Amino acid sequence: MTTLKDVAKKSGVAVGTASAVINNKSWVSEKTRQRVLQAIKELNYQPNQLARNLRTQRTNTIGVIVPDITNPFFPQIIRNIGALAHKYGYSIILCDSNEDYQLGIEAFHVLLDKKVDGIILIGGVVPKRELVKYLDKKHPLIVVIERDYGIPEIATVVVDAIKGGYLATKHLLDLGYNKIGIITGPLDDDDFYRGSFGRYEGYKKALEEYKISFNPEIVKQGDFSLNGGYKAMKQFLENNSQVQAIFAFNDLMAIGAMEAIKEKGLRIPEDIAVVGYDDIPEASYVFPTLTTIRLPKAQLGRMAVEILLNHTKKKPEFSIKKVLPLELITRQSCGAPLKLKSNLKWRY
Amino acid sequence: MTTLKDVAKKSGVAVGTASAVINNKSWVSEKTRQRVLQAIKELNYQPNQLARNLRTQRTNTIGVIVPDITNPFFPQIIRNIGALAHKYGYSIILCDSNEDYQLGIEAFHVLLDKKVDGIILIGGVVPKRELVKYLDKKHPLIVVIERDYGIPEIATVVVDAIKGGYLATKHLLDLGYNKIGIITGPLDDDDFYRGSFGRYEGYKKALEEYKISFNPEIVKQGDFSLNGGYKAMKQFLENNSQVQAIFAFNDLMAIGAMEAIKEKGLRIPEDIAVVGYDDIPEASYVFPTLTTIRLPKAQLGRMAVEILLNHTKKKPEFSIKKVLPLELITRQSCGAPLKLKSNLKWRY
DNA sequence: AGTCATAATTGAATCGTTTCAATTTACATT
DNA sequence: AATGTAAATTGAAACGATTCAATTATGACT
Repeated sequence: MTTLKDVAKKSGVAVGTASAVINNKSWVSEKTRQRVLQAIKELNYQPNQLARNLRTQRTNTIGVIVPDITNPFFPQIIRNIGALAHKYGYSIILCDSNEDYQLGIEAFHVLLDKKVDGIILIGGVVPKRELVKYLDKKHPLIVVIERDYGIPEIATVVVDAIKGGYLATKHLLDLGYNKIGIITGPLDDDDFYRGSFGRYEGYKKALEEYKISFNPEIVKQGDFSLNGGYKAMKQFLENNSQVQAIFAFNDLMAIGAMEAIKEKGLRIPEDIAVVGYDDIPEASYVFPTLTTIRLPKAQLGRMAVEILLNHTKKKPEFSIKKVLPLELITRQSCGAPLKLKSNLKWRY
Repeated sequence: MTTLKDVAKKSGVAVGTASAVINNKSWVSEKTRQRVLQAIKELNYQPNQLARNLRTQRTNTIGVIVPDITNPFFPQIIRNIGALAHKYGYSIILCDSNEDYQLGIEAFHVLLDKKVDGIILIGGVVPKRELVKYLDKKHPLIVVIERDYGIPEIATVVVDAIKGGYLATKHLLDLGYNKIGIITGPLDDDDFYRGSFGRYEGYKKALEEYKISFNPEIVKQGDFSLNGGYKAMKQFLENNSQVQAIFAFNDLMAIGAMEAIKEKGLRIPEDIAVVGYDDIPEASYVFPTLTTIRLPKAQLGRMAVEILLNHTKKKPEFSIKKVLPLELITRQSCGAPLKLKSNLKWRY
C-alpha cells in the first residue's frame, strides 16, 4: 500500500503539502503541485478513504431505509437517489426494513454507527418515538420521503396526500360509484395508519363533499403488499359488503385486490372498479390497466438528495418541507358502474 | 463524544484493557470486565466505527452492483443479500449500473475505494477486461451472481442457464411450435450476449434435438428492459417474420413483447405463445399469466453472501462455483398453437 | 541593502481505535 | 521463602490521512 508519506518522500515535500495538493488547496505553487502529481501517478497512489473518514469524521455515504424493496414503487425512488448521490460523490448504504419496525430501528442504528453523512427514510420505516430520541444528540441530517412526522428538525419531502386521496375518491364518485371501499396501510399504535393518513383524509373529504356518510365497515386494513390487498379484498367479497368500487392505498394492494376480484369471477370495472395509488410501472400492464394516482417518484428521490447534500456541512436552522404535485392517471380499471352501462353478462 | 480513553480512565484501566473488554477477549478478568462494562454504560459509550475501520482495515460492509434495480428480478435478490448480511453484522452499499458498463465500472472503483470487505456483482455489470485488471492486486473477494466470467479467482453463483434455455424452448417445441423467435440480452463487444449466452445455447440445443435448423433471422437483440422487449417484438411483427412463439431471455422483455402482441390485436397463446425467464412476481399477474423459467432468487442471494463471509478473513485457495437448480413454470401464455386447437376467432 | 507583507512549506498533533511486546500480578509448587 | 508458570494488564506504536501553528522563501518597495 502506498501512502501519502511515500508520495511526499518521492516528490521531496512534506506530507502536509502533498495532502494540500490532493485536496487542491489554492496556495500550493504550481511547481510543487506538478511534482506531487507526478509522484502520485508514478506510485499509482490512491488515498485511503478510511483514514480520511476518521480524520474528517465524514464518510461520503448516505443511508437509505426503505420499507419494502420488492414493491416496485421504491426501486424507482432508490434509483434516483443513487444516481444523484453518485454524481455528487456519495454512495448509499441501503437497508430494507421489510415493513417491520424492529428492522427499521435496527437499520437506523446501524446507519448512525456507520457515521453516514445523512439518512433518507422512505415511508414510515422508523416509528416517531424512536426518531425523537435522537434529535437532541448530535445526529446526521435526516430527510423523510412520503411521510410527515411533523418534527421540525427533520426535513420532509411529500406529495399532497390528502389531495391524492381526494382525487382518487372523487373520480369514482363522479363515475357514479357511491359505495367505495378502501384498503389502507397498516394500522399502528403510535403512528396512525403509518403515513397513509393523508389518503384517508382525502377519501373522507371527497365523501363529505358528495354528502355520503363515512362507513367504517368498508375500511379494511392492508399492509401495502400484493397479498395484503388480495386478502383485504377477499374479506370484502366474503362479507357480502356490496362495495361497488375499491380505492387501495397503493398499487400493489390494488393489483392484489384485482386478483381477488377476478378470481371470484367478477368483472373490473363493470362489477367492481379499482383505483390505486403510486403509479408503478405494473399499473400500465396489468389487466385491466389500473387507474391510479401518479407520484413524482424521480423528483421525490432527487429532492431528498438535494436537501441532504445542501446541508451536509451545517444543519439548516429552519425546518424544511417540500410538497410535490401528483396527478390522476385514468386507465381501464374504472368506468361507469354496470347499471349505467350495458347489462351484458360476460365472465372471464 | 466519549471515547475509549474516557472509558478507560473512568474504570481505572488501560485503554488496551478496555478495548479487550469490548472485543471480549477471553483473558480479561471478570472483575475488570464488569468495571469496564459499567463505565461504558454510564458514559453511554459507542465505539467509533471509523477509527475501528482504519485500524483493522475492515469495514463490515459489502458492495453490491445490480444492472437494473427497477427490474423486479433484482430486488428479490437484493433483499436476501441484505437480510443475511445484516444478520452477520454487515451492511450493503448498493450501486445500480442502469445496464451501463461505464457506470458499472465507476461503481466498482468506488467500492474498491471504500474498502468494502467484499463485492457482489449481479449479472454482467462490469466487463471482464476491467475485472481482470484487479486480480493481481490485493482486491476484496468478489462473488458474481448469474454470470460466469470463467475467472478462477472470482467466485460464481449461477443457475444452469443452458438447461433453462433448453427447458423453455423444449416446452414450446413439445406444444407444436416450430418457429420460435428469441429476444436476447444486449450483444456486446467483449462480453458476448452479456451472460445470456447460456440461454442461447440451450435454445440451440433444443432445436437441434428436434431437428429444426437454427434461423438467425428470428433472433432479436433486447436489453433486458420492458421497452426493449416491446421494441424487439414490434420488429418481429412488422417484418412479417411468422414466428409462432417467442422465448424472451427475461420476464420483463417477455411482458414487453406481450404488450406489442396484444397491441397488434393478436392473441396469446393462440396466435403467438410467449415464454419468459426469471419468474418475477409480475409473471403471475400479467394477462395472460406468463409461462417462465423460475430462478431460485432467494438462494442466489443468500449463497453469494455465505461464500463471501466465509472467506472474508482469508481468500479461498481454490475456485468456487455453485450451480443452483431452476424449473419450468407453466402458465397461460403458452398452449398448443391455433391449428391444433379450436379455430374460433376472437380479439381482445 | 533593508524592511515588510504575503505566499509556500513544514511537520507535529490529531482522529479513536486495535495490537502486541513488555511488564506486573496471582498463585501453585517445592 | 523462593521459584516458576500462567494469567492479567499496560501503554506505546500503529492505521493513513488532515489540520494548523510555526517557519521559511519570495518579491515588492523604499
